[in-house]
Amino acid sequence: MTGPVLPRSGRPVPCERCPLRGLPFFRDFDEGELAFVSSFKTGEVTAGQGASVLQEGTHSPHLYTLLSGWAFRYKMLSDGRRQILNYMLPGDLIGLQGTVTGTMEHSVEALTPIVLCLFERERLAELFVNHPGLSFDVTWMAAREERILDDHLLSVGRRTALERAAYIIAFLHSRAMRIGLAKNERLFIPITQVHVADTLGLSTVHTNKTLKKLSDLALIRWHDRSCEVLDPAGLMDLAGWEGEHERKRPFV
Amino acid sequence: MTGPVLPRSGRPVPCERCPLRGLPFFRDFDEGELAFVSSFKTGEVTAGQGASVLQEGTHSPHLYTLLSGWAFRYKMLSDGRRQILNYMLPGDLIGLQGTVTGTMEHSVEALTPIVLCLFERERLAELFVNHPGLSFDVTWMAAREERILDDHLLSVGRRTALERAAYIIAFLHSRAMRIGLAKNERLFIPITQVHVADTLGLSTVHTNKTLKKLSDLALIRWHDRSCEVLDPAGLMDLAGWEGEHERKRPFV
DNA sequence: CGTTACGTTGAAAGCTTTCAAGCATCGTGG
DNA sequence: CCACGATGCTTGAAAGCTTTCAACGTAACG
Repeated sequence: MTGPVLPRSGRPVPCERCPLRGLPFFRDFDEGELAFVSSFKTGEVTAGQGASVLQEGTHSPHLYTLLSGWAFRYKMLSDGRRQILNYMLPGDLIGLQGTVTGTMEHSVEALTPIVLCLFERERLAELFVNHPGLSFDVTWMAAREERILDDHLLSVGRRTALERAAYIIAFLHSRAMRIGLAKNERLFIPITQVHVADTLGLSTVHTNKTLKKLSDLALIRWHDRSCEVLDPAGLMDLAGWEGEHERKRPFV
Repeated sequence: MTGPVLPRSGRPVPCERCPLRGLPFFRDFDEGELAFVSSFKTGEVTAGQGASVLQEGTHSPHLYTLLSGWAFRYKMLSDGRRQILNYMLPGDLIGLQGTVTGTMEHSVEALTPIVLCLFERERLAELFVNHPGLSFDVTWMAAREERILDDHLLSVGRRTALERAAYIIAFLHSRAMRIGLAKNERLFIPITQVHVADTLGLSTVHTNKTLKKLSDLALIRWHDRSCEVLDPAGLMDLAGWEGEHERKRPFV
């Protein structure tokens, strides 16, 4: 059983001119690595807002990298209860777990229109054999995801509703800022309150009341389908979250 | 700031005769790999029950593999609230995250007396350069941890208290059985109710009442400092958990 | 203009935590 | 040998947090 089929994008961006490569915290590739990644990338696909990119239980022959837009991954229980596990922003690797397990154990959905770089999973072995630097990068990214999940688990398990809400918004703000997603200094996170609820393990009703408190504290402002962050430091403070101590990161 | 210093074990087990290597689901090494791992391992350390192995915020120059015993890793909020993130059983890699971040972002504590194989983190680069197979294994293990965390997050976020309790016990049972930890067919998981509470994100009082329900359902029996699993299938069923679809796994 | 998706509210019901004790076991020092 | 403190497990009851139920408002869309 294979997952959703997504439309190919017209003219893919060549890796040499990847817009992400210029960002300050991505590490530089040497020529061999760049050449390999270039040939590893077999195309681009797009998905509209709300489109399903990968589906739990299916097998996908591809590995993706998010080139632009926002997405999230989640798992569901048989009766429909949903837990959002993490969010994906440009530069993030999508679908690595599938290489390990065979079938996907979670689903991925687009939060905005997105563009994905497409890689053939089969050639991942080649990457490990010929490019230790890139192999390490892949491991690095897996370990980073693990660290993020640790934080989320701490949050859902031990923080109060208000702290959790502050945490997740501060977290998304921090990630988005790092890759320069703020348009003219204001950042709008493209999520609905249902997403927040399913991330925090709360009901939508209670999430709504909790977010209202954050608004009353002038930490955020809620717009239609998006959250504007007014006071990131205040959110971190309320959540008791130190932020990510992340250094120069790799990407594929 | 470095972490705890643990006593060295008298006579380390040579990797060639590692007792774990024989277990059915660990993959075989080729000669080169075995030789490398052998030289990569610089010793063994032990820790008693309740001893701290790694500490959040410190920097450890080592990478470990758990040779025997049980351990768990956790994070704490500044006011002492603790969240257990996952458990470690023989064969598990400990401390990989530190390689990526520099400092540990979580702590590790022994649940029983344990023995750890010691590796020099510095030589990990060598592993990536010369042993693509082992590099892939490391990535595999990171991805596996990620998958487990996904499951835990789903559990803490969206399952009821009773389902959560059933899930975590079924999960630990499944992992322990796979590596043959059941003494004469009965498995005793060496945890206290406080551990269960801190894993599930519940108070100890409520955890106690929830575990009592599982006992009343004849799914488990609680002993002093340990949980005996009576009906693993019943637990999985109650939790709505499919179990791990894990195939032959690597180890370092 | 009806429908759908998203956000908002109030109130009751229900689940969890907190508070307060109490019991048993175990290792230690007197 | 026994008292005592520490650890771990139990319980009952009140307080508090969250969910559920039920509506309602608005904006976007076909």
